[in-house]
Amino acid sequence: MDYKNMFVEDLYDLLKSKIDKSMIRKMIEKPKYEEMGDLAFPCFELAKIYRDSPLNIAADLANKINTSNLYEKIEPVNGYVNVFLNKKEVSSGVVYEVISKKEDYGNLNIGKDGVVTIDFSSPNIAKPFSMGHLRSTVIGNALALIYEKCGFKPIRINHLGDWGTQFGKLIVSYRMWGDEQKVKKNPIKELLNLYIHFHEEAEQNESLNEEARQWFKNLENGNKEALELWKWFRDESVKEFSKIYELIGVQFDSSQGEAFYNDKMEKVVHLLEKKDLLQESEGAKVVQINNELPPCLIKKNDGTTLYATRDLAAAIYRQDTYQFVKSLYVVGNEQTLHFKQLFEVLEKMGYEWHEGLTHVPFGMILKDGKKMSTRKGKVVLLEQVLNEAIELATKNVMEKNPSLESKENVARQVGVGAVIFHDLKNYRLNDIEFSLEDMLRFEGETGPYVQYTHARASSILSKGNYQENNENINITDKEAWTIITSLMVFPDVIKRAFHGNDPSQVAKYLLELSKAFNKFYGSVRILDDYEKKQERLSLVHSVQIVLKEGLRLLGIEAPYKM
RNA sequence: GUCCCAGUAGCUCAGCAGGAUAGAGCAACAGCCUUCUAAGCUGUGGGUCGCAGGUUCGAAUCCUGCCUGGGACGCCA
Repeated sequence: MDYKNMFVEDLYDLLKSKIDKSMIRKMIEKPKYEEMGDLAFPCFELAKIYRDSPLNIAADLANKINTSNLYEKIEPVNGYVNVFLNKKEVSSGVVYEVISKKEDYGNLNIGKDGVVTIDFSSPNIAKPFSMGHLRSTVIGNALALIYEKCGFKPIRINHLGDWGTQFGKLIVSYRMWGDEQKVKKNPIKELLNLYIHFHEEAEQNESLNEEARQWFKNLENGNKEALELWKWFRDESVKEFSKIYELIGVQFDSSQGEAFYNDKMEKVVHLLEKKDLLQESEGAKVVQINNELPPCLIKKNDGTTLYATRDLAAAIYRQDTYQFVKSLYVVGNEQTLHFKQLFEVLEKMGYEWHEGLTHVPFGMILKDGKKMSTRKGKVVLLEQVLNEAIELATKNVMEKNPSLESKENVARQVGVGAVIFHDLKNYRLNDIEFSLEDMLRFEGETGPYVQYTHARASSILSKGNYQENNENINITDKEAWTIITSLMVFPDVIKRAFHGNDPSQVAKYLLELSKAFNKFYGSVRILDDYEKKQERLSLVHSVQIVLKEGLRLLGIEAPYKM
């Protein structure tokens, strides 16, 4: 039920000669304060058209709109037409809709089953899973779920960083200082040490970089020793990553990394040549784009490829394989230029589908105001953070709910939920200063707060012998109205999150709904009044459904007890 | 040097396709558990919306310039 649209229709009937429906819809806003009503129509712009004061226009409109059973009250205030919706009518409509649709409430059909590939997470082999990769992982995962809710078919792609010059460096470092036993014992940590050590040495000795380039070239040429080492490093890393994905509940449809495109790059280079796009520049092969963007490097002067080459091959492969209508790249802010170049090159190659390509950038996780650098060993490991979060959640469960069964699982859900929510609640382009303290906060605007609210709602439903019933709902409690209006806009929130590729819209919404519910919970004794109990429980049930579904869209589990 | 992003309460942020009195959380202080989970609720204090112009009936929101922080700028990804 779209109540806003009804208001639009009413206004349109009165204004039709001057202004169209979509314009009216755009003008309608939500009043700033609850006591001003539920919908407001500002008349300032009409003043010019009608050559009358906004106050008069508002008064006139308010007068002429029929106070049908939809509106409780319509009043002109300061040039606005303020509408108070009929609480009984709307409450019963919204609760009915939520309860009958359940987790399908808020589903949209924007995507029409079109495929959207989402490239996210994409950690680098032989490097630890850092907090930076967490951002890409949780944002990408949430977007996949949100797109799915909007009627798309998401294909989750983990574009592993398993190819590139860094392997040359690693091979050189391993051959000079590596110890097989040590690596076997603690692969990621030891490989990271070798990587860091390489950079320390290379600062003194420039020829090491040259040697690393040579070894990468050997790797690309299929040198046996290089390939064996590469495969070993890769396998160990993938094992490590799977543990984390399992812990946070993320799955992929494809984990084909950059190496997968090795045999697909020559074709792309030929294609570029055939289309006469490739130029020689300082010994390298490049595609000139335009005056605003620097040229895109396709091949280095030693003939080896770059990541742009691999990304071109990957984009083409994905279109051939999946026929996507959209393709998202959830990759950090600092790679914006690269994606601009990549998309431009694909456009120059004549691919119509380049329009569906979108870079979804996000801000960095900073440490002391600076970017964290793997090379200097300045990284915070996700696994440690997750473990601490789970540990703290365990402590909390022990204190607050010692009799709870499956404490371990709940602690995992809450700890992980805290970390994911902390990352998703703010706009993705903001840089985040790393703070373990903030991440492990379970009170206030946090994931556990939303989970707790969900657990409260679930608990009261089972205590109150709730009978599912969505007929004749008449909720009159003052504190319930905020909940109703909040439940009502859930589909709009999904739409906004989709259009902005912005999961934080969902996170903020869940906080708003949770606050409204907790306020209600604090002031109304839901189970005490026998007469009103079932309809109040219907409201609680609606909240429980939407909280659970909202958390699900963020990739966060909703325990029934905690 | 060029380009991109950001600057709102002590801290972290919301609000920004212009609209009514600029909002939350944290931290501080004061209350609320013999009663549905206190990971909660209620209240108090706290603001030159970076600075200066401009557009407008109206600017935290749009435009220009400046300041500050961060990032990117061909052989890394």
